Amino acid sequence: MPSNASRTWTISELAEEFSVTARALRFYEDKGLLNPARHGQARVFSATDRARLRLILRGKRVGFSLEEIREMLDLESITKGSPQHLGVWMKRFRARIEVLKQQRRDIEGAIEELEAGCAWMEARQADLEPSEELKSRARAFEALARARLEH
Amino acid sequence: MPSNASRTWTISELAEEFSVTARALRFYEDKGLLNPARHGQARVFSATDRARLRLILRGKRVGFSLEEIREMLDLESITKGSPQHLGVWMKRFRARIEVLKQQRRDIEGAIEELEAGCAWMEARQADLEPSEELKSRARAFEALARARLEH
DNA sequence: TTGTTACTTGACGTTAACGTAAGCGTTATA
DNA sequence: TATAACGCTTACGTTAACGTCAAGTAACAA
Repeated sequence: MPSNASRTWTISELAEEFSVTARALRFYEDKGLLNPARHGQARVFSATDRARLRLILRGKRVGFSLEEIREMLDLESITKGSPQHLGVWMKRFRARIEVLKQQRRDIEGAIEELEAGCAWMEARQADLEPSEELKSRARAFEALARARLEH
Repeated sequence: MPSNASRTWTISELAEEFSVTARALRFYEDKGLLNPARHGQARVFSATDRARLRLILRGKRVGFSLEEIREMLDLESITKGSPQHLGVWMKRFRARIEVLKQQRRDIEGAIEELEAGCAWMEARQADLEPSEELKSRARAFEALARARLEH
């Protein structure tokens, strides 16, 4: 059973698996986020590279820039740094945590609003005998819609 | 008591309140996200404009593009559309909800990792008699750190 | 040998979301 | 009356994260 542990991937295999382009992967290497081995000229990606890619894409999804991701991927430089250096990183981590928490609140709000919107549209589409629950959700949405232009 | 309901704001007042530049507000107007009244040449922002700005910034925080925000702000066009049009919007809403939920998962993962990282750094900094709880969180982080380069 | 396919390295192009600077008008204050 | 302070438009500049060629190489098939 090939457990992927010692497998290798070509650039287009990885690109396809993660739905990114080969260009993007080369770009990440250029920026120091990846450095796959080489076989001749061709890049050869290990399971480690693949894991890093996964982290890169996750980082992107939550809004980190590639530069930030690059810094964070390099745990060595954090663990080896002086205590002062450590303090700097702690501040940055904490600040980022706050940003992320705010972002989570925003996202939850957005999800609620979008779901209410869906309910409202469903009710509109059905139009005939909309269930009580749908109607109440629709009313909630209308209230929301009004509220968003006041306060 | 001036309840803000019939107040107006100048561009720099709003800019300061929301920590954006006047340039950004003009830009949003250019793109059709805001359209403040005018007094002569000068823009005059109403409470409604202010509420829209709040929504714009929230939309930005959760990753919507200005173009997407513009479309969503325009509820009229949704409510007035044909049922087919409505269906299109429902699909877009639902898709967006899925993206947001994935984003929330990512964010929660990132928060956990960053908090574990902070705990680990604290333990490192203290270095003297680190409490059992800190030590266990630190161990958790080290496990995480190893795990991230495997699987 | 000649394709065909996958990969490479430049190098320039593109888009979003503003920044920045120039030049000008209006209003408040010294 | 002049000199800020604030606002306006117009227009070019900037950054991140790639996209899009162009031109070349290495491996393998017919």
